[in-house]
Amino acid sequence: MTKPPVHDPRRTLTLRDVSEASGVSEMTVSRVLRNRGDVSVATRERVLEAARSLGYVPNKIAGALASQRVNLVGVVIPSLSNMVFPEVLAGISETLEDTGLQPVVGVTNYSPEREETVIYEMLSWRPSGMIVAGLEHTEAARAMLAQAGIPIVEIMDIDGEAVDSAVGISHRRAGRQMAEAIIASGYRRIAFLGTMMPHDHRARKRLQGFEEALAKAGLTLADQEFYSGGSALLKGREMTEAVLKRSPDIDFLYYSNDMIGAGGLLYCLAQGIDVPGKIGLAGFNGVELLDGLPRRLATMDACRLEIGRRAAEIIAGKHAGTIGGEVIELFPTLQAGDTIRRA
Amino acid sequence: MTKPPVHDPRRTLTLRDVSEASGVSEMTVSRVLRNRGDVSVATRERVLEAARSLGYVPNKIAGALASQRVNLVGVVIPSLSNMVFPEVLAGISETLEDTGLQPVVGVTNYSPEREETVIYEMLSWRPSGMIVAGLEHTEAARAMLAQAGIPIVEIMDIDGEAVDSAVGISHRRAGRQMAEAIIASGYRRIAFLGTMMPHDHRARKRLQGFEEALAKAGLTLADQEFYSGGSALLKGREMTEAVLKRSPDIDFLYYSNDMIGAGGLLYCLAQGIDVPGKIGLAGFNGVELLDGLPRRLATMDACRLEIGRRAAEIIAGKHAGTIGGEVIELFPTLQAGDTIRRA
DNA sequence: CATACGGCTGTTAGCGGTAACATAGCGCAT
DNA sequence: ATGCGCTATGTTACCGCTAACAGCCGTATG
Repeated sequence: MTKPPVHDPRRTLTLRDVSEASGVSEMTVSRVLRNRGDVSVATRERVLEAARSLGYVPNKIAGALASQRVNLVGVVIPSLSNMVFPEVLAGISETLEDTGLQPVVGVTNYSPEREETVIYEMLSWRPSGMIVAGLEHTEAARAMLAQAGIPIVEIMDIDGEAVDSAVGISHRRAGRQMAEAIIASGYRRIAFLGTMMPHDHRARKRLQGFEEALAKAGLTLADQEFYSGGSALLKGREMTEAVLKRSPDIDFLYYSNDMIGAGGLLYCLAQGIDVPGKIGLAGFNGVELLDGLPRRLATMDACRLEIGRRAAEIIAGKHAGTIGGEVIELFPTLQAGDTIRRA
Repeated sequence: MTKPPVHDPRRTLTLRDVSEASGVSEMTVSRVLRNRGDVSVATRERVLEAARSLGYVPNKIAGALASQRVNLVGVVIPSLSNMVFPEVLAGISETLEDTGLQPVVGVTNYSPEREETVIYEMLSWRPSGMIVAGLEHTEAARAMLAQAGIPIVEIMDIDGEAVDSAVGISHRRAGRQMAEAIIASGYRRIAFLGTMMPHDHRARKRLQGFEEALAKAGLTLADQEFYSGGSALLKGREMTEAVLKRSPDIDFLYYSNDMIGAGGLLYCLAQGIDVPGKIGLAGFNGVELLDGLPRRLATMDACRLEIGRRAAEIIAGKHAGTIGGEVIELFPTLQAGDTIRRA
């Protein structure tokens, strides 16, 4: 019923306004609003009422400066548009939720320079921790992270040297594993289709591992095709067509991600090609999308949710006793789906 | 060659450290690092060199408190997992890039309470502006936004009352428009398939507009089906099967988003159903994914990139002369694709 | 009755920068 | 020589909040 005593909107509200409105010191107001220290019930009520009716929103900038504590965790990822990082983020948010920590996302578009800038900007807010995708950074970025004096977790990949902690899978091993499964199923003329991204180190490492395993079996890639930009599903379709026209004797297509793999699968089905009889297919990531396809594409899930969770746990200090520097390797499972012949 | 004089890593670096290392006052260092005010070239060089070799990263918390200026823009969206918001974000980032402003994303999962919390948290960092998806918020959230004294832009939707500015499309009109096109093509037994999300107000408004237009033509929805959770593509497939089994005489399926529409399309094609002859299909959003499908699903693009750009322009103050309170309506275009009969 | 103690509240001194103003040196017209 | 205007730099006073400590009061204790 009482009209809220809207304050002069020109001036920004401070603790002092609340303190005056409730007749106690600023310090007591601060204590009430942070639930810290002893305050009598009566005072607490009065302060909360005053704060609410004024519409007071605390100034975390001042608070952070005074307390030298910031409840922010920087998360630096290359992209938001491919379903993999949103899921990592979900794992992070979920785990951070009940720690009072809040993730702040920065996107680099796979550019090392952009990454350096984003990291610099984030560190300038003095976050409580940083989660950064990948192990490859500019020298300056590594130095900044190392000097920051906060927990750093590099995620997704463990094939390399971490600044501090790392949580991820071995992409090299993942590529190797997939190659072994393919070879075991009897395929021999194998092609690779991927993105043209010199900075997608994880895709590169998968391909490396893949080729290593082929070599061990006395094989080499029969063909390869790369793309950049555009609708991944469409590109998968187009690249598949191009490769099959160019190398009609191909019997397996290994895609660097599920989306282009799905495009390829749709193409093959539309062409009436016998999958997995005449041609086998496999992707990477284990995205949910695949469940809706007419046939289940072989893939390997990248433990995205789990990576996010573990990284967040490290930042939140849930691994008590350790002092950073831990490397957690996760192991993706191969889902054979319906696009690889049963061995 | 010179080993970088790594500072005592226990203490955090401040302007004073740089000032001592370069023999000038803190103020001069501050000026150099912000490129503000006149500093001689020699001094600037010396300061930059000192800052670099120390690995100094400015403390924006202190800077923001002192200058009462924060280069952050809060962006509050319901989800990251459906491709639509990442694209809005892309538009925002792109436009903000050369303004010195930086977007900070918060996700609400379509929960009004969560949204309120996220808005509160963001405002407590005193951002320069806020971009919030949708027009429906808790009363407290609206009040906070209104009192914040910064530009607020509500995006995606304009069917309702904005706190300050708004950029979006009329979802009611979009639904109406699609219904009209469907009716004009001769379809009469029309079903709706959508998500079970009481808080997805935009989907609700589209359905409202859709039904209005049906009513005007003397029609009503012949059937409807809702889902929640899981792979949208798969759900689209399953719901389509369910609806077609239940109501075999249906001749059009209107989906609340492209992903379930794509699932439906794949199902129909797999069943050998004549699309768009026997059954027509349409979705909503105009996502890139559709380009890779065997047939192009009819849809309406939601102007996502443009919405992000315009919202960012308002925040960045590029609409000089106006003092907030502007509402920008964008007009989505209907892309008939190959799943509606040519009238 | 003095003493100790715990609950509650207030005071003081920064946190690390920046705005605003003050100052020092210099070239140059008068 | 004088004084003006300009550039380059320094000084002072906060920004809004919190850590640390100090004080007050009532009650339990010896």
